[in-house]
Amino acid sequence: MDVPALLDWFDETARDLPWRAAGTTGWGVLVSEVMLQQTPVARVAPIWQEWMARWPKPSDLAAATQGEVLRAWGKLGYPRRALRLHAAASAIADDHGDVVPADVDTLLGLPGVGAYTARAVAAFAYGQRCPVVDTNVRRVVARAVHGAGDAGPPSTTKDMADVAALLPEDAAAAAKASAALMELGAVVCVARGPRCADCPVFDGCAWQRNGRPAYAGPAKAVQKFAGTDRQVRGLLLDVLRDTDEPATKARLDRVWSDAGQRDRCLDSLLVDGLVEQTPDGRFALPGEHGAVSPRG
DNA sequence: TATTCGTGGTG
DNA sequence: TCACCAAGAAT
Repeated sequence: MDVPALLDWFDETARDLPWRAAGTTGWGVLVSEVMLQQTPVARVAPIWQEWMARWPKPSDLAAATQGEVLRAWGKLGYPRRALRLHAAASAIADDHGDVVPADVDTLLGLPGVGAYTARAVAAFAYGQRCPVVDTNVRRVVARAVHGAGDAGPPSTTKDMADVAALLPEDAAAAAKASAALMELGAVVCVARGPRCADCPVFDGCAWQRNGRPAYAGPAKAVQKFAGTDRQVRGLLLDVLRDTDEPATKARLDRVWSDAGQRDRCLDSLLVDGLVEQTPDGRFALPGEHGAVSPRG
């Protein structure tokens, strides 16, 4: 792959995303990466701006209640990420001098920080040369390097080696290349309808050379949503996000007709710590109304 | 390794 | 219209 061409393209056309502004701290990068897990850029941007204004340091977020954090998370989805980020902020404040660690292995010890996020922070916040592998990068490598229509199932070891082989030796250039690979996958080498006419690495693309074969790997599992526990949990949490006062069980019962599924979901939310029960038996977001110890 | 975990935009 | 898709992590 023509990495210099990719770097030039990135310099010229990179999106002006708020967390890419000069002066963004490691904390800002970490918050952005967690919010961006499985969530589109357009939905994250305004929430990230609010968080940075409200909680500019890890200790600021750590001082908030879980309920405040979940409300500020809004409808980004997968709200357990918000609780994990809150826990990570406490760990950073308590154990790391209120500064997001730069070491990948240390980052991996934080709640909600996995293989992708740890390396994204190391590269984008601290300019390190380490492979950053997300769904965009895997698709770009599958096409441009391997000539396939799309990436197969994730293989951490092989994916990391593929990307490591592409990175320039210089750390700053490598970090920029990591951002550029992601940008290419997000903007040009997209899953449906890739814009190959605008691609900076078109000439060396193995997928073009192969005649643009269709994806040949195993079928990818389709995520159902309608009627699942995820939908019901989302409906329950939405009620609690919208009210300052705890909600009665009767109020929550209105969100879903199937009592068995509804109760199972409320139970799982209590177990996950996303909901608490108040001493009088009502339900609320955690940390704000003197909870009874969660059962389970 | 396969599932589970939200939400909303889109071709 | 509706299946697919979106800067994954935890178990």
